[in-house]
Amino acid sequence: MSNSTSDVFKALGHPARVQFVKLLGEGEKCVCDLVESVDLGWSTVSRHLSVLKEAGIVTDEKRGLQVFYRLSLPCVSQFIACLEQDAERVQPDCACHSMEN
Amino acid sequence: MSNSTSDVFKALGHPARVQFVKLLGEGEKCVCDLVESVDLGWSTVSRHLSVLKEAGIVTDEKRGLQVFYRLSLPCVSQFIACLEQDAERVQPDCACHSMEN
DNA sequence: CATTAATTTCGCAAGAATGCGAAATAGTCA
DNA sequence: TGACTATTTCGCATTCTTGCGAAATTAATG
Repeated sequence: MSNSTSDVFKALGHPARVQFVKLLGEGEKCVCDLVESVDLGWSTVSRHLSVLKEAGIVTDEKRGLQVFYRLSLPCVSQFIACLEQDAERVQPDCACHSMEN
Repeated sequence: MSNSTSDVFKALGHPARVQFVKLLGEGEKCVCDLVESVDLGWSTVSRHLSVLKEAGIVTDEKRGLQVFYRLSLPCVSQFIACLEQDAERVQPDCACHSMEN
């Protein structure tokens, strides 16, 4: 489990991986759910998930035939929400602008 | 200025760029300050800065001979602080764990 | 135990990112 | 204007990332 700050960012630096983290923000999902949410093959999705796991962003648990993933770094969801609000148009009530000095 | 969420993460996915953002969290810096903080050549630093600018994380302003960079996405600093606290050992008083469901 | 289902690992080809030094730009100052 | 300083842009070689399909792995089930 590498854990430098930039490794966390690097792990999130791909649209599919951000998508997975967003879905996992709603709660645990099996790999099959995540595969469905994105236009990529199973092997590719699996590799993306291992990148997220390596970075300490998610954990996995096997139950029966399926593997379930869940978020292990909840502040990521908050930050993504903030970035998306920022992208839509800078809003002064977004928490992330309140510390503007 | 590309602006998808994963582009912001990708832009932060390099140790030097995280370092720059951390310094810029203290306030505006000229390129010379940033070059000093890292073991890379000027041309390389300049390219890293343009990646951050492209992603909308920093802005630059030329004054005289020097170019000054500053953070334009303040929530990044908060998030980095949270990741670093997390890395040192998970602390229940870190804001980013308070939303653990 | 053989089969099937869900997922991961492997090896490869194509494309992207990194770092460098040299050259180009742009401001300043004599 | 000519020299000088701060910074960016270019071209190149090297390394990393991505996506794929085939093969391997693991659990459940007949």
